[in-house]
Amino acid sequence: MNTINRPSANPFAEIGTDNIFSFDDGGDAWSDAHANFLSSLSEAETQGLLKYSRRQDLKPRDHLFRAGDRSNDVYIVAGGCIRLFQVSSTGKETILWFSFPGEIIGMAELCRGNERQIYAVANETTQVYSIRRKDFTAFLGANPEAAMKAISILSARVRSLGQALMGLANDNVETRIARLLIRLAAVSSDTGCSAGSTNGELCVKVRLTHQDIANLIGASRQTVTSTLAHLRKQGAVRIVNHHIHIVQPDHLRRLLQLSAA
Amino acid sequence: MNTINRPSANPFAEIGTDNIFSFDDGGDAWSDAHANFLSSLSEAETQGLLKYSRRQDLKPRDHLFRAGDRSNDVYIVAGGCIRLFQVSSTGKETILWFSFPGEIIGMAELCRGNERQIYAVANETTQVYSIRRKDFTAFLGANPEAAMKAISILSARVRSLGQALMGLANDNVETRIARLLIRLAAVSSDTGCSAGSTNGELCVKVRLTHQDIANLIGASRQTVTSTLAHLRKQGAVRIVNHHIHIVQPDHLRRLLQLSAA
DNA sequence: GCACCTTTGTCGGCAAGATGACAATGTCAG
DNA sequence: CTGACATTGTCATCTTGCCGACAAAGGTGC
Repeated sequence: MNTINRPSANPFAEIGTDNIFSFDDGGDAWSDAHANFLSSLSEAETQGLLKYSRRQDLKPRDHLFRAGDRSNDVYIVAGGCIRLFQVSSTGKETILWFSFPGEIIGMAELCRGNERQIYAVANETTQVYSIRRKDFTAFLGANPEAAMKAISILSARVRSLGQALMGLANDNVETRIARLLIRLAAVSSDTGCSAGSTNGELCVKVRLTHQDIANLIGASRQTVTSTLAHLRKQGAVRIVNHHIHIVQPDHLRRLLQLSAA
Repeated sequence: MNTINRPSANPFAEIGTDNIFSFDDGGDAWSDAHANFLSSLSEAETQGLLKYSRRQDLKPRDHLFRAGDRSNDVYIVAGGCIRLFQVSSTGKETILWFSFPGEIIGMAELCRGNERQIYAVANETTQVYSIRRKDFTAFLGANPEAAMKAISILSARVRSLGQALMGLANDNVETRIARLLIRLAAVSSDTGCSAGSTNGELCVKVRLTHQDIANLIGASRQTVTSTLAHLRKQGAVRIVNHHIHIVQPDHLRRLLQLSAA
């Protein structure tokens, strides 16, 4: 599926790694939903997409698009991290997921030819390549393999959201946090962390405030703070340079086993 | 998008109506997610699919497939109603959605080439047409328009689940029930109900126990019973022949306006 | 008609977590 | 360095909705 060694002239060359891991924590759809769209394409297909793309650099908190926008581009993340979220009428954010290098975003609004339903904001310094809607649909039409890949990624997101729904309905906050950290560690860690990734310690390489976590799992900020403190006292996680390390992955996995979803 | 009048020799002829309504209650993704896959295809495309299909009749509670199954068919609902749900390790069901005539199901497991992740059970007497995975993927490869339609439907389901997630995180039970009823009335009502659909009364033509509703919105059975009783006392809904009628749609819509998502 | 099982209705007790308020600490621009 | 702002930590209070239990209907098969 990957293992394609692209020439360095390829602007996507830095996106070589594939977000599919041997330890996928129960075969859930989370990893699949973050499948690397680009690395799954052949060299010819990649070139076909390439010639229409325009690069875009984003500083942290820059908006890629907002709900209500009419820009119907499709984006591919080249570096950094994009946060996708919805906002309720009372102003509460619900973060749907983060998109990492190689992932494709904006497909959902493709066919509706309509307003964006969600917000996409750079979570850190981020580079994306944007492709116009008509170019992208033409590309899919001409490349059935790529279209199937797109269907595959959307399917995985459907499954992933379904599981999130089940977790929200059945699990308590501690379990939801445990699942989130395990999953984020899986999709965000491929280079590893400078600080000791010695023993089986996992690194969650995403800038996350407690409020962010609350918006991800549907809880209040205070509950997240105290639950995280609890996990810290138990030695399950620790804070390293402003991000979370999972000291005892098995401790968190045990929570998932015990609880519902 | 529809208005295609098929010859009666066409076994799908009964699926003529399109589940897209003028009143789509806030332009949400729910209606799109239930888009009629068949009626969006051209006559030639429909024939292309047809020749591979096999008919299957289901009695209420018959399983179409279960989590863990390896049967990788794709199904198109011809009549009746299929309930799609997940089961947690503690046995709690979470109903994801219902599929009505014309809708396509089983796409999510297409590309993974893998086990079913969810359960599909007939909610009433139901007829489906099944298409083998390789035939369906071949069909999509040969019909870019159909592939785009598939992408469109999956996109709508992603948005729909995202909204469900937001509702579960932000709304109380009464609001979640209100939203559910409004949406089910929209996707399930095209023939109308025998009993008086006189004034703007809407009919929810789905067999639903309180437990089902609880599984749909992530609440307990008891809470659903009492909340529904409350709505009944207010005159917002009433029970007609074992199914729910929305007497005052505006009453429910007001709840949605007031609350969060 | 009768027995059985499913569904609905109702209640009190209880726990998880939301809310609001505030202090301490960290971060960053100027 | 310093002030403004964002983030974390902690607490007491209050509400929602879950749980367990049980009774009353309703539906179905024999």
